[in-house]
Order: sequence, then structure tokens, then C-alpha cells
Amino acid sequence: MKQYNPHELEPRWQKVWEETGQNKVEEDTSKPKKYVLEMFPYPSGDIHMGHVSNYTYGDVIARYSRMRGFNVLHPMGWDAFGLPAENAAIKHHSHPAKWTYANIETQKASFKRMGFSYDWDRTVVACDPEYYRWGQWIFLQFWKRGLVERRNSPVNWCPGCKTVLANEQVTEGRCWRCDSEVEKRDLTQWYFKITDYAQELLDDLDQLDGWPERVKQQQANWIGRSEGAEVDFTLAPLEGKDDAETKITVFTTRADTLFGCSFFVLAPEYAGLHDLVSGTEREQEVMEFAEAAKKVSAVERAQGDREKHGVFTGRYMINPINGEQVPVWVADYVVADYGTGAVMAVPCGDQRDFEFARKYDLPIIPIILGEDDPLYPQLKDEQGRVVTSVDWEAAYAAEGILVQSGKYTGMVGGKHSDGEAAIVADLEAAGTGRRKVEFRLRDWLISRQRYWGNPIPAIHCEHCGVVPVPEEDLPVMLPEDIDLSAGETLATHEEFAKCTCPVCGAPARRETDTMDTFTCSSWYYMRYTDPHNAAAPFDPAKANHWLPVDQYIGGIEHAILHLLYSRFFTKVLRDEGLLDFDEPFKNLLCQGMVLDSHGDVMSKSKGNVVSPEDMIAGYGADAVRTTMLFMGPPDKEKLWNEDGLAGIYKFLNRVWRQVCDLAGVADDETLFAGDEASVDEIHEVSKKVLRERHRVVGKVAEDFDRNNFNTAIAAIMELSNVTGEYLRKASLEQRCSSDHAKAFDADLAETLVKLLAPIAPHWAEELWHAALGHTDSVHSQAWPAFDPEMAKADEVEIAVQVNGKVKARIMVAADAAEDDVRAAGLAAVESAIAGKEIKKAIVVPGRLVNIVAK
RNA sequence: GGGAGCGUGGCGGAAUUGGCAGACGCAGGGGACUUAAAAUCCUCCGCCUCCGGGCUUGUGGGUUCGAGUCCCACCGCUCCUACCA
Repeated sequence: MKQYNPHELEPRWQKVWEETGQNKVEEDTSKPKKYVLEMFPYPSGDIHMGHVSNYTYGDVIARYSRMRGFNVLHPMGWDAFGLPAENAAIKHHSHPAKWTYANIETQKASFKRMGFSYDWDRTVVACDPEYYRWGQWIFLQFWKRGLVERRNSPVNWCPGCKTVLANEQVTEGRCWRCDSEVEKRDLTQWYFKITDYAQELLDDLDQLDGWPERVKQQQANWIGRSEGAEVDFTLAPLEGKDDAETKITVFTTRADTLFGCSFFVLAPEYAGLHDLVSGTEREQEVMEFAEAAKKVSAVERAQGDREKHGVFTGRYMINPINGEQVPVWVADYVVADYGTGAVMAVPCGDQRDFEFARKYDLPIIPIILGEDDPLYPQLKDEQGRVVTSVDWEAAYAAEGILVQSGKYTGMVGGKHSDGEAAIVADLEAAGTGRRKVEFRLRDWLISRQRYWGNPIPAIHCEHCGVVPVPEEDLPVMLPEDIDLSAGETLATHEEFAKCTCPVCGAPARRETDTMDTFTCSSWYYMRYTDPHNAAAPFDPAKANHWLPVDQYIGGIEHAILHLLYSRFFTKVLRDEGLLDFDEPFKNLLCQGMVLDSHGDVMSKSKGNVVSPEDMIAGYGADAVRTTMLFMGPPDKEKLWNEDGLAGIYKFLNRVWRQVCDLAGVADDETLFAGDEASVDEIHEVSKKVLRERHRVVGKVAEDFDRNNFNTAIAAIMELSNVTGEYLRKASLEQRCSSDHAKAFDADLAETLVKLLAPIAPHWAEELWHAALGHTDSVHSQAWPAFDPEMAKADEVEIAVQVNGKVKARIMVAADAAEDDVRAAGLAAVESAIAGKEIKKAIVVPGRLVNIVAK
């Protein structure tokens, strides 16, 4: 048989697999189901090495699962809405759909060349009206459930993308997509009330045993639950103002430090700010400061060690705990949209307040101290006198003892402390405070001022207000006749915008914002279960059969965005009665980045991009897949190195020849020259091969189950190495000496092929047919049987240690009694322990003996 | 500032979760075959050594019969997040 030639056999088998439809899947209750899913790609054009690694992991899991008897759903689609298509359309005076669909075809062809086993009949393309129609339908269900809201508030505006962004899409004040500095603008926008599910999104992280800890931690941090209390402060009267007794509420997790509050701070955006100062002599100064603070860019705001600025308003608030008046300031370090946009400042216990107090010479009242603080006895001695300035270098934020705190003095203070509980209880009794839980998570801003997205199905009517598009009118189709390069948008497209009100029939305007593309990716995995349904987004029976996804695979960059939104969608659709589970993704594998050989990110500007197509052209897809898997654990970064690819290519070649040889179809070029070894030698090496065969099959299964592809391949290499030893020792005549010997060789050959089938599918299919003479597919075979008993050796080598250091190695029978092993161990290190007192000898069966001697 | 994680040969990485550190591979040295090269095959390959052995998993301590693995401190790197009261 001929040498391994991937360039000839890979396209040939890809064609056969497509024609026989071997990856198509339907519900089948006779087998356990397994849903293996990789995050669908954005159709950006050519595929890159990140795609190769991500989709190879998924494909190996899918193929292996089929061999283990699962009915496997393994689909693929495209996250096809989004800005790059618009930008390309503007550049080429074309339409985004043209660019998008061309790229999809390119990527699809590449995925086929990689040999990925998708059920292509289930493809979902997000910009297809058959799909986005149901995204609109889901939007309407959210609306009915009160989870859609239009509201005016300061939002993140990306001047580069000319649209608003969700909180999650802004990092360090910059746009996640184009890196522009994000501005704050007051706009009326559409929101999904994800905060209604904040607690459940946090709690259900506990269900996700199959998720990496760091991803769960990131989500928990993002949701950011804080337990604390609301405290009502009262505005003190000011001559010429009639607003005395106005309440301003603050949120705090440290009510225990209320006695240390020496000033009060409002965010520059605080809604009632102007009312507080209007007509006073400070009005102009305060409002000018607030306006200037609002203009500071988000990037500047994001800098951690930024200097704080503020200005006194001339007003005072009354602290409910002690009736004292504290000055009200406006400062740029208070976040407007967390809590109430107002905070009580306790400089002795909060570093930010401390810095601000130092800068503006505001009192720092020590009310909480560590027990070893030298101030502690002093404060106790001078009861009654409040110390208002201390020479601390920083605030004391840890747990401590409350001092100068009225009747709470002496209690323990800190988050969740006794002191905090006592003060909140008293505030509650007095009606000036109450328990409160705050979340960092904000509602999801979903409207985008872009054309290439899913239109929000809403209509603005002068008489009826904002009304939903009736379900029977869906989908709201994107107009195709639009010239983006001429500056046209949905808002300027009169034909699209003009409509009639579905309630009163009067002329009305259609909503011209589209939905965030993350709404498309929040439910595509549900659509895969029933992709051609024209009457519903999916049949609940089908969705509940396949879902939740058993293994989800994707990049860590989606740890918050996509995964959080998808969890939210799942919970809402469950409450809608469409799904009967709480969490969409049971197990999550976050793959590490593929970097160049120096550990740098591959980018066009650096000129270090490795093209998967070039690699396939050089060594074939199977070698590329195997190399990617062998480079290391999937969740770690991988440094791509072409030398490794050449090595793997040689490995596939070597096993190819071994299989041919074992199957008796080797020609002169591929036959291994056996040595005519003695019968004893052959017996010995055969025994070793048989043992390895069983051990490795078990080991590879175990490794696949844990996604340890690199060690699985290493184990297959070990089996190949002993196979090589066997083939060098036994001549062809010796190996064909009996039916038993022939069966032994055939089993070994089939085992090698099956073990590599999920990894190198074309290679395996060709050998399965051409060398082993089968007519069905290797990919529909069962995983090779193995017997753990057969993997055991008769004798094992164990180490003999003296005081933990290896001094000798001895061979003992695998089933030797502990006492015999101990005795053998003692005998083996006789000289090393001569004259010493033996305290004890520990035996670890099959591993070592440790003799403790003095 | 907060959170998560990592640190093992020249390199990528193993190590049944506390039991022989360096599996498997890449790179490299030596050899066989060849007129020669490629391919292939064999073989060596952590460091030091006075060839007895000694030292090795970022550094220092601890727990243990035994530590890459557990605990404490420090050093270094990576990722996430960011004035969240």
C-alpha cells in the first residue's frame, strides 16, 4: 500500500462524508444524547489559528462521543450581524449581506477542509430573516413580561462605531470593538431588565460544576452583590431656600461607621443637584464644576489613581445617627448610577474619602481602630472630646473596635459586624434606614444605531405611544435597498420608517434602532435543535431533548458578555414555559489563545499571522489538528511552532506504515524489517504490546473524558513505540505463523486506527478502508474494548527509599504481599541502613518502600 | 486598589491529586543505511562531579516517613476588573 498522502485522501473523504450525510442527526431515544457546541464565529473572512484550535477541540469531543455510543448534536452557524460588514460595505460601495455571505462561504469551505463533523443541515445564520424573525418574537415576549424598558439616562456612546454600547462592552473606558474612547450621552434607549435576574444569575453559578472557577468568579464579580443598608440623611435649612427636611438617601455597607461621617458627597450627575444650589451664591461654581466633571472622558475616569476633585455646595445634611450637620460636596469620585448617586463620606474608614478629606482639609474623625492602635487608650481616656484630626497615612478599612461612637463604642465594627447590625437595627426602628442589597450589574442596553442588526419590532405612534409590532407582522425586514456609503441609515430610510399604528391605524414611525448582536448569540444554540421551524423559534420538546449543551467550547473573552446574556435568556424563556432547565451550558471549556512561537499575539500589523490554509496545504488537516491538540492543555496559551507540525506529520506517517505492516498490506517501501528474533523474545514483546494496547485504550478514553488531548496523543505515541519494537523484532513470517498471531496484529492495527480516528479522521478513514479492508466508516465504530486486568504487568519495579531518598530499585511481583515487599526492600538497602535503628518501613503498593532509619 | 491564576530541562509540556520529577514530543549530539543528500532506523540527551556520589520543580521557611503537589512569607509573570461606598 502507498505512503501517506493527505492531499489526495483528505478531499476524497470529505466528499464521501458529505454525500453519505454521516454527521446528520435526529432525536433518537435509543441512545443517550450529547450536545457538543463551539461558539459560532463572526464571518470575518479567512479562518485563523484560534478557529482551528477551538473547533478541533469540539470536533474531537463530538467524534469521540459518537464512538462511545452517544447520539451527538454538533452544529455550526454564523454570528452574522455586526459592524465589520457595514464598514466593508461602505468601503466597497456594496451591501453588508454580500460581504457577510461571501465570508460565510469562505469559512465554511475552510471548516470542511479541516474535516469538522458538523451537521450542515442545521446551520443558523443570524442575519437570515428566518432566524432574526424569532429574535424579534423573543423580544416581544420579553416586552410582555415587563423585561423591556425604554428610558433616558447617561449612556456609553462610541464615536467610532456611532452607536451606544452596553456596560459590558466598555473596558477601561474604551469600546470593545474599535477601542475608541467612549463618551457619556443622555439618550433614550432600549433596555433588557437583566437586573431582575441578578440574584438568580449569581445563585445558579453554584449549579455550574463543569465551568472553570475563574469564569464563575468573573461573573460573580460582574454581578457584584453588596449587602448593606440605606440611610436617610435630612437636608438642613438654608436661608432663602424652602427645601429643608428633604431626604437624601445613601447606600452603605458600613453603617457601623456612621459616627465617622464628616461630609456628604453627590455625584456630578446627581439629579437633584441644581435644586440644592439654585439661587444660592454657590450655584454658578457648583454647576460649572459638575458640567466640567461630566465631560471628563471615560478613559480618564478609568484610571485608578486619578486625583479626586470636588467643590462645596454650601448645604448641610443632618446625620440621622447623631443629629450632626455635615457639609455637602459634589465630587467626581462618586459614581452616578450605583446606589443613589450620593454617599456618606467616612474618611477614617474609606481610602477614597480619606484622600478627598486630606486634599480639601475636611475632618477625619477616628471612630474605628485596630486594638493595638496607640490612639485607642488615648481616645478612651478623653471621653467626650471628639478627635477630628489624626496623622494617619491611610484609612483603616479592616474590622476593628468602634470608638467615639456613642452607645456603640466598644462594639466590633466592619462589614457584617455586630456594630453594623446594631446600628442598622436602630435606624430601622427609627425609620431612618433599612437593609438593602445592591448589585453592580446594570440593565442591558440593547439598542444600537446601526443598520446591520436585528430591527427592534416597535412602532412610535403620536397617540398610542411606543407599541409593539404585532407578532403576525414579523419579521420586521431590513430594507435591502440602502446605500450605507452614501450615509443612509435606517432612520433616514423613509420607506422603512413610515408605517401605521397597529393600535389606532394612524400614520406612525417605525423604530429604527437595531438590537445588540449579543441578542442573536444569546439563543442560537436553542435554534440548532429545531433550525427550520417556521412557526416558532423552536419546538420546546426538541429544545428540551437536546439542551442543555453538554460541552460548550469557546474563548475566555466571552466570560462575561455572551455567557451572562445567554444565561439570562435561558432563565427568561424558562419562565415563559419554553424550556425546562435553568442553565444553558453544563460544561464549559475556555480555550487559550494561539500565539506565535515567541508568545506574541498574531496580528496583521506584526506580520506574524500563521495561515491555517498554508498549514493544511503543507501537511494536511489531520496533521494540523493533531499538532494543535498535542501542544498543551486546551485552556492554556499555545505557542504555534511549525517544527512541531513536521514532527506530528512524521508520527502519522510512522503509524500509517505500522498499520499497513500489521494488516499485511505493506509494500517494500513501508515494510518494517523484522529481525527473526527468538521465540522467547517475541513472546516477551508480544506480551508487552498487548499490555500497552489495553492500558493505552483505557488511558486515552480517560484523557478524552477530561479533555486532556495532549496526554491522549502522548499515550498513543507510547503504543506506537512498542508496536515499532514488536515489528522490528518479529519477522513477517513469524507474525503470520498462526491465525492467532494474525488476529493479534489485526486487533493492534484496528486499535491504533480507532484511537486516532477522532483526532485524525481522514487518516483513520483511509486506513480503515484501504489497509484494513472495511466498507463502513471508522467513525461509526464503537470505541475499542479494553480490559484493565490485561493492562497489568506481572512484575513491577518499585523504588526503595531510605529517609525519603531513593537508594535502590527492585522488581517484585505485582500482587506481592506488603510484608514481602517490605522485606525485599530492607534486603536491597542493607548496606545503607547498616548500624542504624529502623524506626519504620512504609510500603506504598506498586510504588515504593520508604525505610525510616536513624 | 480589588479579584483569579501561574512559575518544572534549550523549548512545548508530563507527573494516577502527597509516593521513583522530567512521560510524550521538538531542538541538539553520535551512529547505521546511502556515491551523496533527503527520508528512515538505532542511540545519547536536567545540572555538577574528585565518578563515591552530590544538587535540582522561582526564593526562604513550615507540616509530613515522604512535598512540584499542602500551609506561611517573599520575588516574578499573566489575565480579568476598576473610584461600586
